Parts: sequence; C-alpha cells; structure tokens
Amino acid sequence: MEKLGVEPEEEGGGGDDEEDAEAWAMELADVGAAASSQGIHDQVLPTRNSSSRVIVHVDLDCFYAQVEMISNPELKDKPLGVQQKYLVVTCNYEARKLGVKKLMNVRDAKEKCPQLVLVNGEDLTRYREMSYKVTELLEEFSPVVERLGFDENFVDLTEMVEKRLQQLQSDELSVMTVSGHVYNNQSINLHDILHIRLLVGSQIAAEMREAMYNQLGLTGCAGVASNKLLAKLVSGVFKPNQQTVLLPESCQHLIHSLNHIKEIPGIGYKTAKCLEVLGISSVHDLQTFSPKILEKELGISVAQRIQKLSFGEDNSPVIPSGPPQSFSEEDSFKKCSSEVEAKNKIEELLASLLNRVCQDGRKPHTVRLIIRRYSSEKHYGRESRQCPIPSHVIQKLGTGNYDVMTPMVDILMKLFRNMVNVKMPFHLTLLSVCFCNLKALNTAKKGLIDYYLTPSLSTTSRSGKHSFKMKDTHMED
DNA sequence: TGGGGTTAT
DNA sequence: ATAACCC
Repeated sequence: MEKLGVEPEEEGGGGDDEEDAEAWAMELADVGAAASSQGIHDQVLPTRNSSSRVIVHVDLDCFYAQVEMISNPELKDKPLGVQQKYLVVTCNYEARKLGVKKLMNVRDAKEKCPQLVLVNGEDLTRYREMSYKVTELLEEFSPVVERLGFDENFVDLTEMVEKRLQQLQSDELSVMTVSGHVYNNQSINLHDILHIRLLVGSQIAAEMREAMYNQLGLTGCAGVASNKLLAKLVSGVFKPNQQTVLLPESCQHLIHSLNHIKEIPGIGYKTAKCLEVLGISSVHDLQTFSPKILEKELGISVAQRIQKLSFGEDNSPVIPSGPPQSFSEEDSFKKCSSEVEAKNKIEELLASLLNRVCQDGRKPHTVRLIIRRYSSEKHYGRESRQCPIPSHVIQKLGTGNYDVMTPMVDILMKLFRNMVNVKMPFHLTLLSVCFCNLKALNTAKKGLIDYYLTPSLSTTSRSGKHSFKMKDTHMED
C-alpha cells in the first residue's frame, strides 16, 4: 500500500497554514467518492497539516450546582444557588428560569426568586475532586487534556480522529452522521476531508458526554472545531447539555456573532479597556485596525495574538495540565485588623492545605502569603511575599506525625510582618496561603544534586572534569 | 464579586 | 513580586 498524501510539512515556513489546509481540502475534494470503491485508508489520512486539528472543548453545566444536586438529590427539582459570602456564584437551570444569574448578589437573587434554595460553596473540596474525575475520564479518550478552571477541559482529538478514519471501512463513509448540532445549520460535505474529521470529532465528543453522564452523573456541553478558540466559542452555542460542531466555512459567522471583543477569550478586562480607548469595540473593528498602532499600544505579543484571535485564528496547542502547579486556600472577610486575628485565619488555611498536600504526595518547596488591603476603589490590589520552605520542614510534610504546623505558621507570620507593619493600624479583606514549586521528590539524590549543584567549566578544572559550586540560595531568617 | 487556577514579565 | 488572563 502506498500513501497518497504528503509528509507533514515543516512549520513556520512563512505560508499561511489555513490556506494550505484549504488547498489540501480542494485537492482531496473527491477522496470520499474514491473511497467508495477502494477504501479510504491510505488516501485520507496523510493530511497531517498543523491547521487541520480537531479540538473539543467540554464545558460542564453549572458545575457547582450539579455537584450539590448529586450530593443531595432533594435539591434536584428546586431552584438552587451556590453561595460564597454574599454572592450566588452559580445556580441550576431551575433558578436561571426564575431570573437568577451567575455572580448575583444574594439579596438581589432572593428578591428575584424567594423560593431560591442556597447552599454554601466556600469549601471547594468536593468540586475539586469531581473536577479531576472529569479530567481523568477525558484523559482516557486521549491523554492531551488541558483544564481551564474546574469545569472546562480542552482535548486534542486529532490523533484519535485519524486512527478512527484508518479503521473505517469504505462502505461506512457514506452513512456517517454528525452527532449533535452543526453550527449555522451548515450542511456536511462527505467529500471534504475537513468535514469528515470534524464529524468524527463530534462523535467522540458525544461519547465523552455519555461517559461523563453514565460514570459521574454530570451533564455538559461540547464544542468541536479546528482550534481552541473556536471550540470554546462554539461549545456555548446550544446551552444546557448539548454539543455543536463548527465547520470551517462558518468560522467568520461565529466570530462575528460576538457583540463585543471582550467576549473573545484572551481579551480580558484590561485589554478591552485599552482597545476601547482606541475606538475598537467590535470584532470587525479589531480585524481592520492598524497592526502597527496596535503593537505600539499593547506590545507586539498581545497585539499580534489578539488580532489573530479576532479572525478566529489560534495556533496555541492543547497543553496537558497534569497535576496542579500549586495549591492554595483563601478567605475573604470584611475586616481583619490584628496580628492575632490574622494568625488564626492563617492557621485555618494552613490546616486545610497541609491535608491537600499530604494527599497529593508531592512536596511544595515554596510557600507564599497573599493579602488584600482594604482600600476604597482599587479594583485589583493584592500583595504577596514568598520564601523557600526549609528542607527539614519539607521532609516532615508527608508524615502526619510530626508537627509541621508550628514551623510553617512561624514562617508565614514572618512573611506577614514583612508585608504588614503591625505597629501601624491595618485593615485586610483577604488572606491566602499558597504552596507551589511542587517537586516529585524521592528522586532524592540526583534531583537534589541537579538543583543545588551546578557544573562549572570556568575554574581550574582540567579538560573533561567538572567542578561544582553552590547555587545562590536565599534562605531568609 | 468568590475561591480558586495559569503564564508572562 | 506583580500583572494579566481564565473559570
């Protein structure tokens, strides 16, 4: 058997990938017809072009509320809100029908919907656990899964789709059907290899949602498209518990369906404000704005990235998240103004964190304390101090026996006094403790040597011999 | 605006 | 250490 297609091309050759992909689609336009007589195995697949990826975005429906309804089925047919402090952070669809919105004030929500049942969702433990079960389930389909928050995942299905196409019998092609909605009601062309790939992606997405429901009892949406941006945008088109696939011809329709550039993931509050000053508010405004001026205002990196986003272009890969890079616990409050108060809150946060870190098995090598000071009208103001965790404390972390609380609290209070002058009046509204710089450890010798010792060729050593010197480490007192 | 997360500078 | 982004 002989392959009909080309080998994967070197990337970054200067040409536009999207155009290459379309050219390929044209060349292969009749491959489906050819397949009917010979089988499509070797003909369809060599289209391994970087722009013909198949990406799915999976987005759970009102995740916290779903977890609460699973915990307590009595809540299932009632309007339910999940509360953190004075906010309803999310709610089920019963509540939404009655006018409750995400991030609504509790008072406004109760006013709109007096029958609203509220549960406290400040402890994220069960949400976090269920979130990782979802990611692990998706990783069973394909290992390339990127988490986005607790309730969204991207999966790169490109290879899986390719394998399925290789398994396809020639007579199966003509009866293949898409699963779920097709964006913009576009009709599928079974002679177009890009359509075929996305169609197979939609079938895998349906299997993922089925597995989530059968194994975990969770419902959610999925969007299938050729990149992360588009997959994410299209996943929200049909909203609870449905899925949508975007075909390339409807890409411009999708991005122009956005009413404002702030709806493009990647354009956040700050960038949107900056663009507003430049008179840019619609997707079309951004598409047609001078790239040079944009680069001057936002820097070349942001400018080029968001302008590509405005055309629906996004070459960012799906990056496997793996285990978390950090663990943190925070608490917000109206007022904390004494050192004793702060110490008590920090001890609470730390106790929970130590349990989590113990469960994880890896060891954090850095600890950070974050505060928010009361200040009228400063939208974002957090300060932090961090330091290495002394090695003798790290060693004790896994073992529940020895008291690790005492030395950790001592360290955190030093960080606290480094940030807050406790001899002066202060007013904090948030405390957070974060463990990061996690290491697998038990790689004992080599890992430690690699970290603390660094080869030096510059000294008196003779050819081929290394000498070592200590890396600078800044152990605070 | 909560209680989390990530990466880039 | 901060600032931006995401949920």
